[in-house]
Amino acid sequence: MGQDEDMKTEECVCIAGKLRLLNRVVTSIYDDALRPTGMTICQMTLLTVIGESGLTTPTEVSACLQVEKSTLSRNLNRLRKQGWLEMLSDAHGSGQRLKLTEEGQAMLEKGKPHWIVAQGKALRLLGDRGVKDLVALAELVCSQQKNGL
Amino acid sequence: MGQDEDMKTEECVCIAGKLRLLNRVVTSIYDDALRPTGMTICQMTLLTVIGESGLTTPTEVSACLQVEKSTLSRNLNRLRKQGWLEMLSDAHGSGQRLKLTEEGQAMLEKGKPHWIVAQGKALRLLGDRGVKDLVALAELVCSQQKNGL
DNA sequence: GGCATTAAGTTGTATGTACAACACCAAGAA
DNA sequence: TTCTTGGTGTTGTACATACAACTTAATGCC
Repeated sequence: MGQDEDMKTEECVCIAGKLRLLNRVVTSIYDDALRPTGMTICQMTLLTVIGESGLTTPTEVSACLQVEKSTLSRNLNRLRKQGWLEMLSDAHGSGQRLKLTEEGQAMLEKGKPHWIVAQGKALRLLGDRGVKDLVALAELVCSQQKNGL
Repeated sequence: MGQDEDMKTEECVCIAGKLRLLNRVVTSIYDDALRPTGMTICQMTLLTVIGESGLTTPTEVSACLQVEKSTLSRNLNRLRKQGWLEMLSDAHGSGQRLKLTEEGQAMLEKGKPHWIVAQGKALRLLGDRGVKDLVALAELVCSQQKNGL
């Protein structure tokens, strides 16, 4: 009786639609905050991942961020053109090593306070709980992708 | 002691980074499923919103989906070029009315079974709970945007 | 009426995204 | 050794996205 029919969300609401909406709103918070630095949140994320790893390969970054290799190729080239990134290749093409330049490191430092502002806004918008849910979801997805589900 | 220091998520994890990752993964699930139809999930979402409203304006759609007006302008034009959408303007430019064509309605019908497959995959990936959290978050964001926060 | 302001849409430019097709290389198989 | 195959990166094309600048229409003030 009245036992929690629990409004089957799958019937009504498009998961992708809602996620894409959230993505637009939140991305714009970060891009707005970072605009004075000349960086986008996409670029700062790349710099952060590469910086934390010391030396990485495009393939590793691609797996970590779940970005298509051709997308990544172009995004990395933009960073290189800005002078934020070095691409050390053994031969031409295959087996590249990615490494931040001094300028790249500096950009990360320059961006940090703006990022903190954006992170605070996002946190207030989504709520502590919402953010925790979101991060958990992302971790879940990453681990499942690694196991090839 | 050991009382739930609760790992302040804001210190470590970039909300935008995780959200963008989720967005890439989930969007590709829907786009893959819809590929045989020649529609993207973005386009299907637009058709759905316009279809449900009967007659709408770009401004209303823009507010509903939180899409920038110039983005929307181009997305709508693509739908029009496919013959899925009519744009009835009182004069030229301002005050357009959006209405699905017969073909647009047909595309929605054609897409539905593929959408259901994608929705099922997304549901399995994110879990019942995750989806509920996500939808709640999107509703929250929409309502806050309406109140101009 | 004439002018300023604002709202609505479009266009130029740039970035982010992915699929398909290609080039290139390394490692095995014959 | 030669051929094949799989992995890695780039390029062509197309779509999604947003900011800045512009055009046009509507509204209101004088």
